[in-house]
Amino acid sequence: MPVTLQDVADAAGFSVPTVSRVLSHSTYPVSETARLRIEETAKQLGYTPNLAARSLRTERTGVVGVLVDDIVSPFAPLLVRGIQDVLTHSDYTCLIINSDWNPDLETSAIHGLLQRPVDGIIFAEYSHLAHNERLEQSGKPHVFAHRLFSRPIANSVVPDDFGGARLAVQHLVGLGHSAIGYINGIAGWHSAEQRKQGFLYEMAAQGLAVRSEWIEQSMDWEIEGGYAAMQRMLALPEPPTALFAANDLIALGAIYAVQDAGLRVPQDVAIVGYDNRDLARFVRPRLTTVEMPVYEMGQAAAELLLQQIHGAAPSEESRILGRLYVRESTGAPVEARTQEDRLTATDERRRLLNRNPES
Amino acid sequence: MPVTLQDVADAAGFSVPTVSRVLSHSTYPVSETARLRIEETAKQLGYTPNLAARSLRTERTGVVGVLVDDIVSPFAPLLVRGIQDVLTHSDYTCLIINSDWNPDLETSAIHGLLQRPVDGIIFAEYSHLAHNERLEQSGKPHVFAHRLFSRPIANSVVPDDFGGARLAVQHLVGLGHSAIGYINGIAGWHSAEQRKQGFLYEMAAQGLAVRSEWIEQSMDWEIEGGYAAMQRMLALPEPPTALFAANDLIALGAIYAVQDAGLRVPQDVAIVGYDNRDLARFVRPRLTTVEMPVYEMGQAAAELLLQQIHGAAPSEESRILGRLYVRESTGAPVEARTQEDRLTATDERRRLLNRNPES
DNA sequence: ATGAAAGCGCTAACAC
DNA sequence: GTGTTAGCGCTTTCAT
Repeated sequence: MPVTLQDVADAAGFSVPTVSRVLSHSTYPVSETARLRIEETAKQLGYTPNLAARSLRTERTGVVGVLVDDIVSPFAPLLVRGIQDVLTHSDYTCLIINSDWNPDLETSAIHGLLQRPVDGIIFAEYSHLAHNERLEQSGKPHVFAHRLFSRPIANSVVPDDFGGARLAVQHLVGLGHSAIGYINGIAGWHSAEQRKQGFLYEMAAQGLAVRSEWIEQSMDWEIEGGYAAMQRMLALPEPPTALFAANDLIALGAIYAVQDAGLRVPQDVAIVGYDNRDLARFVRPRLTTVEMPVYEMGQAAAELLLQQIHGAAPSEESRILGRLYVRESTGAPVEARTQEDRLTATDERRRLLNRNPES
Repeated sequence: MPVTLQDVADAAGFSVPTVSRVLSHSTYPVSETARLRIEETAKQLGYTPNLAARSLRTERTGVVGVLVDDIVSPFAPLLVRGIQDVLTHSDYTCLIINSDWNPDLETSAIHGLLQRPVDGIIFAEYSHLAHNERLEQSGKPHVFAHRLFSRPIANSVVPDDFGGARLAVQHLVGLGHSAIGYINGIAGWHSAEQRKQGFLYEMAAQGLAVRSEWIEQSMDWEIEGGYAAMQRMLALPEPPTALFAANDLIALGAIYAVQDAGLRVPQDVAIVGYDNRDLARFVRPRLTTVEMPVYEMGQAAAELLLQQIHGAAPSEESRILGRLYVRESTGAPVEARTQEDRLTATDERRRLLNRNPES
């Protein structure tokens, strides 16, 4: 049987409200003697508050709903982790729901979250419903992370794909390249367009010509599409000496195409990807890439939500720029892991595991 | 202002309890007229139950706590997804907490979960505390998934590493190999030992000799360790023609060592890994590997927990065997993705995304 | 500074 | 089959 306030009150010789005032960290004035006695006995009895009862009174639950496409998808875990790390600091926990890229599921998930005792909702999905009636009626604080809209939306956090693409070009130019090609992702996708625009913008800013045949279109976001697109580019009389690809898998496909043509990466073609997925550190050559800053986006979204919960006015869309990770595919020495690779918080955490082989 | 049972009762002309009986899907008898009227008005008013209030009465919350090492670690997301898919069917959601491989954090997470309104806890961590006083006192249902203990433990789900290793050997033998080497993971790790035992057992069962110099020890679970170990093996006067590695990264390191020695995988050395991490599908050659069946383990753990919640007796430890995924590193044709690769539920879900470029 | 009283929204026990 | 009554554990008036 769990210990209640009543139990503590009886044992300490005070009334329930007084005990509550002490144990709920209320700002209400309580005598020092009482406070000490009560804290002492609460500890001794092993009191833990019943959060359901507290929620019923306060209409706060300390729980935030997080809607992801699929926790298994490449970006979701790190995004969630960013959210958690911020929320934990404020004593919130989060309920994670998958919408599986399915609008119907998403709608029912929203309704579920609205009735469930959550103080706010974070939409950590790539696409879908920009608008939901019940959600807006409910007045529940909510923010959007990673969701791409055609135009800026309040309380949302998005990646700066335009700026990221510029970083990639700057890096290649810094290495001395001027003949730089680009393989885009699926046409019409917001991130594909943004990255392409960033590429074109920075090429112009660097005073470099962009030949139309150096811009290719991949049929997908996968290795296969990148492979085929790079094959076409290599068949040109004068292929570029460097390539920026719209994501890591396309870049990897391009690398394979270069290798199959009997050429080498980075010596014959230097290649930069986008996203900094895990595989970038495992393939050969290790892939230079622009990070999709999901962790930071999660943090930003959580902070935004906390502000909303505390009654702040809706804020502007915030864009977050990822960093460039320089690795072998653009000529970093084989032995050198980038410093960032070493210092990832997650890597550090995992490393700890090596000291704890078995319980 | 949310709609309460009282509101519905007033509007429908019934008492609160009657309305409750209808709307909480109680088995209590209610007249058909009343039921219809009440359901109608509830819908019209947009009634949604206050779960905090309900929990306070029923001492059930519909929430399960899931403790993971780190949601960002390789196996956690799929394990969590397995848990979610089962729990969702029974109208449970789950609260996910990271322990960061830190026993102190884990302890405080457990305490947090115990006071929080959760109906049960799933420990989805690799290692740590087998035992926690407060947890056992609390009597809260809990099960262990993926946690490796030196001996079988009730209500736990573990991977069948021994059996998985046998699958790897059987596959290589089936391809005609008899000179088969093994590179183990860090000595002393439960999974390393199990996989080694499975390897030795199956080699013996197949009547094959195991030369001691064909068994190597990697210094870590990473590419670097696998690379170094394979280099040593390749320096032997008579290296094996096939290799089983204790995990995918070690296998990948071994592949790189073979390639750097001017040999080819799978023609000169066929290689099988373990875990079936994402990278197995992206590297060249694609990696044949034994799956770590985390999704199924998550499902099993969730089912176990539901049984516990419904008062079932503690059950035996259950071992789950992963499947073998045959890919290029043991000779599958380059163009063939294995059928399983195509049919992964997650892949299917992700594929849907391609039809939903932007909202 | 402390206690008495009230009530959050819901369900379970008991009457009729 | 329905309504009345009570109470889950907590916080918040409002007295004192």
